[in-house]
Amino acid sequence: MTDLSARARTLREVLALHNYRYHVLDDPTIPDAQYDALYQELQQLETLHPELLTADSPTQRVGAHARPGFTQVTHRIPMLSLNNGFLNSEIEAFDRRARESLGVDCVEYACEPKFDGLAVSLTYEKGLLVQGSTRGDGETGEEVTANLRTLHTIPLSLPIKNPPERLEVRGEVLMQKADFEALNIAQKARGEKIFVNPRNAAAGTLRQLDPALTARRPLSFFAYGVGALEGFALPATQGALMAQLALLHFPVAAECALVSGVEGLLAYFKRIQNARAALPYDIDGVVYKVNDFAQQARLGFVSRAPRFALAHKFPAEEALTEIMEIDVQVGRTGTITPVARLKPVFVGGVTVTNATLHNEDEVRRKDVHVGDTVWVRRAGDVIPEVVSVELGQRPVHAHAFVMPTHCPVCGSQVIREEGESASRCSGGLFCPAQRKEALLHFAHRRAMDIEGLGDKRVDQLVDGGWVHSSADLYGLTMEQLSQLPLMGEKSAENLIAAIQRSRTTTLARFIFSLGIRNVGEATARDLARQFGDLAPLMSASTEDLLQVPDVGPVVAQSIHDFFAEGHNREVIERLQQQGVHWPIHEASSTLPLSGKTFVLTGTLPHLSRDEARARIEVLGGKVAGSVSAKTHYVVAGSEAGSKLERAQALGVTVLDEAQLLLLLKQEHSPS
DNA sequence: GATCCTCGAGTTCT
DNA sequence: CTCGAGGATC
Repeated sequence: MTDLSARARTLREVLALHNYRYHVLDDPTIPDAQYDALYQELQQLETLHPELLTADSPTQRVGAHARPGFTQVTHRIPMLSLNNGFLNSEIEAFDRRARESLGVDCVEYACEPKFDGLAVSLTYEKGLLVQGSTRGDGETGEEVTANLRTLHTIPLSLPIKNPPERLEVRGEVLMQKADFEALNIAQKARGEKIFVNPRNAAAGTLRQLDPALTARRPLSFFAYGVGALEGFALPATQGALMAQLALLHFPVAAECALVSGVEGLLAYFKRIQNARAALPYDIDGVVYKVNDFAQQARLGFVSRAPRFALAHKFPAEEALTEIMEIDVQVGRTGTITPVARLKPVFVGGVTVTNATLHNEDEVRRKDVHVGDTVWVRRAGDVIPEVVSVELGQRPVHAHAFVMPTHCPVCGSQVIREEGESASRCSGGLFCPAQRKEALLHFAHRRAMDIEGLGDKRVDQLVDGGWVHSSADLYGLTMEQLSQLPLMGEKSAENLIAAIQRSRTTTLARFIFSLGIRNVGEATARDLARQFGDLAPLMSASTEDLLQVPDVGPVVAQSIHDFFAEGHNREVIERLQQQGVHWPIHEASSTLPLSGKTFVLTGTLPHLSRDEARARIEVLGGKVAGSVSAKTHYVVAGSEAGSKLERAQALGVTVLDEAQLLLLLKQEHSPS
């Protein structure tokens, strides 16, 4: 190693250390001028000898160029969401479940503030920061490495000799209150956009395409966990992990603490609640995690949320405003929803003007009148909701809401079924509102994914009489589109191209796009997998449909009714004529167990229900809930009940676990 | 029959 | 995000 490269390396290490002392510890040990001198020395060295430049050099925080957009990244381990609790009783229930599941008298918890920012993930390979991404939907997020590199509190490399092969650090990016105020003053002085709250400012900054801009905005980072690991020895507890992250120079919140039992949790909550206003950043609650990782593993997950952690949230901020009007909206299924039009009010960080009142009963229950003064908040800090009415302030001219007897859009009768909370327009697809919503659903990103077909466009197409059903979309021409107002040549081209692209789709998307009542994305996928193609699904009896997992009598009836409707069959036929198609999923018809239906009953000695189900489904079999003549196998464990009796009565083959495993093995590797 | 869990549907604002 | 309701499980 030459003297120069040794010097460059020393400079990098010294600068990284002082950067850490300054930005993370807030305890610099050298004057700024001296830091600047060292920085310039390194910069000069790198300019003269570009071969000395490394990715983790402090001079490389801001990348050179703005890029056209962000790419998607799939998290190696999903970034989960947490269950929420507001009431002490909910916290007590959380602690009780943890104690009972673990069989202990008292659980130790790691507590931390719940930052009101954006969750991000930082991947270090061989000690170098190689990727930073947003949480996104938890499965996939956006790659924002260049922007995250500009945060001085994020290490570009790990300050250790033998770094792990891979370490993924997770934490929150946020803007501190003081930084937010200063930024807005500067923005105003420059005549630029004012941010409404620190969270939005942080989100907007992180999504800047030009990292140089991100670098000029003051973002902070706090670590609170890890994701994918290779060659990293995970400590035994959350508390120890936080200590280790701090050793690796990651900022961790000073408010982190270990407590015992529910009393400890509630005391911690109170302490942080009292300190909230004085904290340098916004928080919306605190987070409790079972401290011991082995205990965490035993508690496991419920769907996408861990059972070993809970977010204890502060009550949402509430504000007073007035109800100007109560309108109704017509949804895709004809649901008539009353909506409160509010006098604009700033609450929970945004200005709220609308709030749903859900249904007639809800309006009665809350006793909301037009003209009332009401308390409003953002439920879960997102969706506005009317909390209560200040009855004392009800003006004399206030009047109650009356559910219309006829649809405000098509004039059809409004019907409320016995036992249902929703009122519905009976117009079906005759109702333009329902037709529009149906088209929007059809074009939805998760359905046929026709980009550029938003509500404004659909309004034009339906109101102009160009499009009546989804099939009409495929007959649209450039000439027709160019007659529409506000439709340039380019956007017409784009729309036609998007419609063209959607002709090739998947069966699951197609089924979802039809908008069958009670059939959402998940059920559409199940149906596609079970039936393999559309024709068998269309001709399926309710009996056949009931064989599909998670399809019960109500869903089966909805599907059957939908395909019995002549108009629906006609639209489907026209769609196929127009070239809408999907690959027939060969896999499903050629898998060894496809078409075979299993029913599990009782407790198996080794496999859990979920494992058994997963193993059967991998080979194309389906697992149904109840035994019928169409069931091929019943797998019975100990304490099998009525299902076993029914299987014997119907003469269905009964397997025990060993026989099932044998069957799976044979089918898996047929000789 | 009670309880847990998942899915569907409607919804707000930027 | 939240509610309600459908389905599965005990």
